[in-house]
Amino acid sequence: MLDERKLAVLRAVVEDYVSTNEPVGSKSLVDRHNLDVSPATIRNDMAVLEEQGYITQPHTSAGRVPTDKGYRLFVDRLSHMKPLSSAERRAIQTYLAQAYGLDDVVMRTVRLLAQLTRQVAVVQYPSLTRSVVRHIELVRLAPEKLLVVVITDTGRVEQRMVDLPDRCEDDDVAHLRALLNASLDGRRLTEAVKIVAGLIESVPPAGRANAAAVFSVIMANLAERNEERIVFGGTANLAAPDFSQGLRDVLEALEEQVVLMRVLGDATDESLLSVMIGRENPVEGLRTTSLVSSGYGSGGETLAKLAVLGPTRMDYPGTMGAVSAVARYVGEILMES
Amino acid sequence: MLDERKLAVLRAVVEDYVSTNEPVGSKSLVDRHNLDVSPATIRNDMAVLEEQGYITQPHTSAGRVPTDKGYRLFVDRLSHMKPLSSAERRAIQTYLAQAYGLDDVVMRTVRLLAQLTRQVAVVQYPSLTRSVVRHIELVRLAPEKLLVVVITDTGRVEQRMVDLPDRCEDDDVAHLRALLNASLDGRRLTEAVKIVAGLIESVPPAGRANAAAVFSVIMANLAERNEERIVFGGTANLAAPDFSQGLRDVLEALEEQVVLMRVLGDATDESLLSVMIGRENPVEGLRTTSLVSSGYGSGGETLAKLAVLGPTRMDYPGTMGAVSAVARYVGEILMES
DNA sequence: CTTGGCACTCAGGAAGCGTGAGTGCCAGGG
DNA sequence: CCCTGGCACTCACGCTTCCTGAGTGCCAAG
Repeated sequence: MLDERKLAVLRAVVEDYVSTNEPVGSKSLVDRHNLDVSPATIRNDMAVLEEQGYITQPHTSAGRVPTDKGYRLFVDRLSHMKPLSSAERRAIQTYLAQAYGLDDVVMRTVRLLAQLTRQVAVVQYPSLTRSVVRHIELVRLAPEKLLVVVITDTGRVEQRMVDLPDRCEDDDVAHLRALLNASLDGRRLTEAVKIVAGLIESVPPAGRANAAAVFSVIMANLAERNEERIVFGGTANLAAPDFSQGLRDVLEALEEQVVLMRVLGDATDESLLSVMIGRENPVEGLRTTSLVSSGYGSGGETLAKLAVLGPTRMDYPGTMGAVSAVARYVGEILMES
Repeated sequence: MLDERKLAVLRAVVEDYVSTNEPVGSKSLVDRHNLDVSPATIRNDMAVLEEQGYITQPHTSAGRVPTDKGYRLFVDRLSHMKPLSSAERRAIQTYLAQAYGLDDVVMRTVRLLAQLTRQVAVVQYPSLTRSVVRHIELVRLAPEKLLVVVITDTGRVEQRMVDLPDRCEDDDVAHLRALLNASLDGRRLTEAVKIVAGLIESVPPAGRANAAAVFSVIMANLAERNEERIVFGGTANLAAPDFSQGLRDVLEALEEQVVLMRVLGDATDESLLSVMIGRENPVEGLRTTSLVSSGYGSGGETLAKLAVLGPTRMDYPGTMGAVSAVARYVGEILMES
């Protein structure tokens, strides 16, 4: 249906439009790319491409602009991820390697992505669901108050206060701690939650009320609110002069964790790179933007996702390269720590 | 120098300009406020106010707009903090009370401030410097790897990985833990850092290399990077149609932690409310904005600051009321937990 | 000191115009 | 059959021009 040259024309239109941000006409196309045909020929091709919905003209007698469908074809068949330069790779590695603690890793990742792509970066905290318990710590802050700290293999540390029904002594706490660690160490959180449920049996009756309080906190909070946190940055890049339209909607969507979750969730959940273009996006306010996302994680597992958000008119190959590289390095870092 | 009526005029100009975002003229002034004089009289007053630098006209034959100096006078002498309605107060309290953990308190505070004021909210994490150590936990993750967790009275939990020079056993860790807690519990972090420095003496020579590694982490990371974290939100409110100018600068400043720190630091460091208007701001990109900030903390102590950032043309009384109320409630919540 | 009157200024919108980039179509040529 | 050059056509954008009205400063009288 679309011969070689028409595809080349589409590719050229996308590339030119992305770099100039102006509708591209037949003449400038033949000039800038070495298509060995005349503008008139290109015009015919463009007419076909328009008929099929890949490009459109903002008004009669203006050049053409890619549609979402056009970008989609471009991404799927006409472009390849552009790998980062080795200098960039090294910079990423060293910058991430300096991080201490999960918070810092996530923060640095956001900055990195935002700077590399000059767009908005979105990073989800590693999911607790798939993490493995490394240690559980109970700290007695007061006779009736404990702090529960759960440390996972991805370096994530979750903490919750628990108000106890009864007073407790250090000894009680030590026993409970030992019990928890013996039972849960090395287990996935998903499993751990189930195990905890059955654990109350092994607690001497005297301490059951307190233990129950602790257990319920572990189960409820850790299991349920698990992949909630999302961090973003680079919003200054949204203030590019062309993009003022709809900026408010985009910022609103970004600040709404729930919305972001939904968007990331809709992105195909393989660990592969995924691109969501314009109106493909489920969220109203993001209909003028594209999202390039990827899972990341240590080993074979996808722990969470990260993404870059920008105008549909973005440099897809470059962005994809950056997202994919960063995702890989973050995974590596998490594995080490 | 400025008689009663001129001050009233200035107040009226500020109020009208804030609510309409348009230069205000003499006629509309007499209409909207019941000044019992003619427009001509007001014009004379305005001429004086302009001569003194309190208001200015964007161009000949336009109304007047307050200058930074005008806002300053307004804030200092012509307006009073507008207290929140009791419904709002209750809403704040219940919303904050639902928070668990420091992260959540901070996050909720940001949202609250942003929504109440319809502007950008900035909240600094409680300073570690003034916090008191509640507990130190060492977790042995591997023979040569420890996790150090420091829990402070404000609920802040700091964690760092430590790579040890030598292998260690659970017993060694237990000893070290006991030593640290015995020496540091209840101390301020500032003191604690000094105490740790002298503590190496009390460690048996065999374990000194490891202990030194742990101590240096505690000292270096906790003492130095103490008030670093700042969170903000409500950036969508910046996208108000009038404010597009300079938006990029503002977003950039917000994303630069260091810059934010500096701004908050320059705000007078009493626990009182402080207002920084337009060009008073030390940061270049924030010269078109005002910052209403307040310290917050539990007991008499200021642990950190929070603030609201908006266009100089903001509702100062309302913003001040919101900031001050939120600061108080956050302090209370922190004290409880 | 206040007031009404009056001449003046000037931003911003409406209207008109010209230009040029870009198009669609067509007829002729490889 | 596809490519090409030619040609008439369209229309956004930038320019100028004009007009209007809100708002001013000044002055002389109350």
